[in-house]
Amino acid sequence: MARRAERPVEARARLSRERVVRAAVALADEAGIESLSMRRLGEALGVEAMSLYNHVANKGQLLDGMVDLVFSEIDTPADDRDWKSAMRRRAISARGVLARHPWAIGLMESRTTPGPATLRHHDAVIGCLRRGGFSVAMAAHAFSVLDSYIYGFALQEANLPFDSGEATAELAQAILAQAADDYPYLTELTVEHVLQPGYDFGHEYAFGLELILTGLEHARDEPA
Amino acid sequence: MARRAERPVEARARLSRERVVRAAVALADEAGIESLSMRRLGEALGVEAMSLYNHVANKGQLLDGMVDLVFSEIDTPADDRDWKSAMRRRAISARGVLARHPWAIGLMESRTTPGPATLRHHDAVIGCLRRGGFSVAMAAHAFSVLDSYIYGFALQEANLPFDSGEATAELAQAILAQAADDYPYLTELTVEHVLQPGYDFGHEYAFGLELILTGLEHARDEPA
DNA sequence: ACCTGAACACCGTTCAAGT
DNA sequence: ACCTGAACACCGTTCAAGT
Repeated sequence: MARRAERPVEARARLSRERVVRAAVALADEAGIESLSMRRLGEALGVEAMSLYNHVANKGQLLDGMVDLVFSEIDTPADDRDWKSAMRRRAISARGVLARHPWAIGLMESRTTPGPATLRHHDAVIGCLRRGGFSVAMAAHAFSVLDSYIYGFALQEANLPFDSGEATAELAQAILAQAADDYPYLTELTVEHVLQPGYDFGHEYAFGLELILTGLEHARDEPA
Repeated sequence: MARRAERPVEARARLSRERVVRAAVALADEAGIESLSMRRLGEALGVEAMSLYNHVANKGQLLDGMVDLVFSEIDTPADDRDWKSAMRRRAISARGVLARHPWAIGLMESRTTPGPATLRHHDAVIGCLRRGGFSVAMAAHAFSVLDSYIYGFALQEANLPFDSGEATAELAQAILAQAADDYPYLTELTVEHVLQPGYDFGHEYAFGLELILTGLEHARDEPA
């Protein structure tokens, strides 16, 4: 009893692969992926770092599990919706999930072994398109362009110098003050668009998404 | 004379920030970004790791410089082309550059301080769109959707389990054998499309690119 | 079956000391 | 002005030893 009270809350439950991966995601969300070490993760779980190796083979496998867990949070397209609504819905869901776990997008480049949740998601997307009347080849095209857009937007959003929503005007102004001459078009766009009240980079998402969905609708009906 | 001969070739020239950054890019290209350490980079340059700190403040600044160097390799839109050709050209150029330096796309998530080459490139892109008849707001939309697509496609390409071009049939077959029941649509797409002779994921790039360019052309002429 | 302490070969970075 | 050796506080991972 007294012994148990000395340990962190998380240590009460038994360790498992899932608990390890979940704790790693929580740690990366809070402190950033660069702060995720086996020692720190052990500490967060009330255990020595070496104990983690009973549940994951190595750090690479842990990272694979984290990416797959993030994927599992994205809405899977349902059977009963038309493909366009379903694709819109999962694209919006994906943006939210990747904004909550911005480190995941940077991890995807180095993690080439997709997990079960990732495969399940991909399968559901392709299935939705096939049932929506897309040929195999056209489903592959649609899958490629939609996923590129979703991940690329998330990458740009994670990449913003200011925090996602409203631009911090001081920062932008400071940058621009020294650079207005060198980058006239960037300056124009920043002053007349980005720094306008109510601007949110996230609003750009809908424009591109609808552009792609409309394009796909035409391509489905009139294959090249 | 004898002394000089004992040192690696690269050490002959004087160290500079540019040489350090270039050597870091070369090392990351050859051995992967995870192999890039200050000690290893020093070794490649025939110098102790600590000498590097005379030219870059820390490793983060080195990574910033590497990303900016990669950006400088992408074709900048020229003045004399119509916007559509110019955007097509720089998109194709960007894919090649990011395929040569696949670690760069994963780095972008954590590097939020754009360098001069990055800013110059962005300025040229926006300028090309403005001169091509896009309003400020529409140029921002176009910029966002094109860059999302370019980076997202590069991210997916870096992410492929097989090496970019042709799929290694054995690997794909092995995966599918165990998973055909769980992922029927993914199986169909893989067998009937990906594993067909001559398939190259890179071919998907043109489809999405033309879809987006066509959509932008309409949006420019009939703003919502 | 699970956890740990000590150890190994690495990291990024500092600082005083050399030239 | 530039480079270095030693040192510090970290890493991921192994292995034999504990329960």
